[in-house]
Amino acid sequence: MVQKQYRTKWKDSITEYLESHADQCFSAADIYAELKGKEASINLTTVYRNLEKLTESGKLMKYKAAGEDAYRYQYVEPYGNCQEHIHMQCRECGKLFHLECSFMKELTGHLLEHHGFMLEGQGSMLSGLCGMCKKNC
Amino acid sequence: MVQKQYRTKWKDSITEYLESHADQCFSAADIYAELKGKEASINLTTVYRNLEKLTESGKLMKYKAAGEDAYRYQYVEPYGNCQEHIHMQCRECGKLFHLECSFMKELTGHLLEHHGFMLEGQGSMLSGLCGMCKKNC
DNA sequence: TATAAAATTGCAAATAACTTGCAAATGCAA
DNA sequence: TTGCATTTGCAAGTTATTTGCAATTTTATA
Ligand SMILES: [Mn+2]
Ligand SMILES: [Mn+2]
Ligand SMILES: [Zn+2]
Ligand SMILES: [Zn+2]
Repeated sequence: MVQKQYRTKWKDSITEYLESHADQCFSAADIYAELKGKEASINLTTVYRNLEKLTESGKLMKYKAAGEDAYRYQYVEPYGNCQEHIHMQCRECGKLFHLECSFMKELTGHLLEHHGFMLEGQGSMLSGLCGMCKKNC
Repeated sequence: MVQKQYRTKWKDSITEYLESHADQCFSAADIYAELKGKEASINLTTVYRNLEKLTESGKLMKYKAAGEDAYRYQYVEPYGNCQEHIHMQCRECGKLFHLECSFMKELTGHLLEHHGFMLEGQGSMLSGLCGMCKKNC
């Protein structure tokens, strides 16, 4: 059973920070660095535990970039159920993009019909360069 | 500069094992378990070092399954440059499939034209259920 | 508002999967 | 056969993350 969540200073701070930077992704260490300067300093364990809870509750998406060894978290609540589409991640800036368009149906259709493969959003990640980084590279 | 490789007992054993199970992927620990029973017992560090070299030389592909915390290695030499296409991994049996068909062009085309995203094979992994596991599930 | 159960926190210690340093052993080109 | 380059084994180091536990905070309810 999913357990109740209490509202706390740190959960609020973390949520607020990620929500106001919803187009970027951060590691636990990033967030720790950001919030440990505050009046009362946060603890790294607390960062991990809150990120885990916020992920479970669907506010964040947790994923690991190819070649990186730390998880990154991004605020994705407005994108609803991120299980129904797949994602693209920019290997340069790390940003996450949601493949929420009609092409999803073509993709799942092709994979199923020609390869017998039933695509799932969970764990599917495309890597490459986003429009911005493509220009500046 | 890429350095010369000597042929050794352990490199041969690891290659042979992975090549003869080319439709499956294994973790370093799997291979260590498999080969440590042999006459002369292998060392885990040696497993890691050889897997790394075999990957660099293009014989193996190294990837991390969604949700797993250890890398897996699969013999992919016959598939040539696995940078030019993307892969599908079965979340049930772990097998890796190569998306080597004309749909790759449609996929890269769509992503570039409609999302400004330049897809790269390196690090792109689709997750789901393969035909076999779909049936048995 | 007082109370108690449940959730959260901080700190230190534990994990897990690798990686590295170094001296000894092995492979190979000449 | 020799000599240099690569590989190996072992112990120790890293890094990101998790866990145990006692103290603190939150929240529901009396
Ligand atoms: Mn999404
Ligand atoms: Mn391939
Ligand atoms: Zn980018
Ligand atoms: Zn399968």
